[in-house]
Amino acid sequence: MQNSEAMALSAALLAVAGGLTQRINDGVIARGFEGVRPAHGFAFARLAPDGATVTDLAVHLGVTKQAASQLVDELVRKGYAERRPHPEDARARLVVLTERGWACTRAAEEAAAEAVREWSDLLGEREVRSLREQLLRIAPHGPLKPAW
Amino acid sequence: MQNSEAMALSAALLAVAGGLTQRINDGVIARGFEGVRPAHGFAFARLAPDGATVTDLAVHLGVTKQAASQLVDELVRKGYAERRPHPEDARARLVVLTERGWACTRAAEEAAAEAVREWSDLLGEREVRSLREQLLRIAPHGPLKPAW
DNA sequence: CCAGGTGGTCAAGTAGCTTGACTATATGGT
DNA sequence: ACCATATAGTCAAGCTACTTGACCACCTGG
Repeated sequence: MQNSEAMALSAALLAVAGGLTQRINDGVIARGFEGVRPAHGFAFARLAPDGATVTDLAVHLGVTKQAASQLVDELVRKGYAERRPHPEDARARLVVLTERGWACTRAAEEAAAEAVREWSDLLGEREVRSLREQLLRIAPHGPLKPAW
Repeated sequence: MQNSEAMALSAALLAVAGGLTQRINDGVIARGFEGVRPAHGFAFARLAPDGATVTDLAVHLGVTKQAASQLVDELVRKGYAERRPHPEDARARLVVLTERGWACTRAAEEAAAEAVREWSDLLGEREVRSLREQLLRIAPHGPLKPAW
C-alpha cells in the first residue's frame, strides 16, 4: 500500500473518530447532562465496573495523578462520582459513580448507538459488524491517550 | 445492534485513532522534526495543496482565527511554513509550506504507512483495504475537530 | 464613495494540564 | 519491632493552547 493511501486511511479514521466523539458528547448533553467533556467519558469507562483509585485513573488516561484528581474533583462537584474510603488501603480512596453517573454512562451508550445506526444505514449491518471486529483486532491496549 | 456493542465499537475506534495519532507523531519526531504536535498535522493537510489563509485554516480546524493565527506563528517560527502576500486580496495572507514543511509531511506519511503496515500483518491487506473504504464512506465532511 | 462585511492581529482572560513539594499510610529487610 | 523506602493523594504554582473582545486594513455593493 502506498504512503498516500495509508494517509487517506489515517485521515478517514481520524475524521470518523473526531465526528463520533463530538456526536457522543452532543448526544449526552442533549440528554440533560451538562458540563461533561469527552475526557469524562474515558474516565467513566474506567470507573464504571467497580470504581477505581485516582492513580488507576491517571494511568488509564495517560495523565498525571494530579490531573486525574482534578478531573475527579470536577466529577464529584457535578454529581457524577463520589470518593469513598478504600476498603483495603487507608491511603487510597475508591472513586465510584453515583446514580447520575450511571445515567450519564447509559446516555453515552445511547448516543453512540445512534451514530452507529447511521453507519448501518450507509454500509449495512454486515459491514458495520466487520468494521467492529477489524477495529477490535487492531486496537492498542495501553493508556487511552486522547492527545492528537 | 445493542447499545453495548455500539459502545465497544466506539471504544475500539477511539483507541485505534488515539494510538495512530501517537504513532504518527512519534514517528515524525523520530525523523528529526522536533516540536510538532498532532494539531500541526491537521494544519499541514490543509496547507499542503496550494496554501491557505488563516481563516480557511481556522474553519478547517474548527477553532477561532486567532487560534489558527497563533498556530501559524508557531509553524513559521519553527520553519515549517511562511506567510506570503495573497495574490488576489491585499487583506489576506497566503500561508504556504516551506521545503521543511513538505519534508515533515512526507515523514508523517511514512509514519502512517508504518502503522498501517502493522495492521496489514494482523488483518491482511484485503481487510485493511475494506477498512479504508468503509471509513471513507462514513467519514464526516465538516471541520476536523480534534476535540475528545 | 461610503456603509457594512471580511481578513488579520493585538491583548487579556481561562481551562486543563504540568512539575515540584509535601503528608499519610503501607511494605519489606534487618 | 523498627526504620528506610515506596506509594496514594493533595496543595500550590506555572505553562500552553485555547477563548472572547477590541481594533485596523482592505474589499464589495448600493
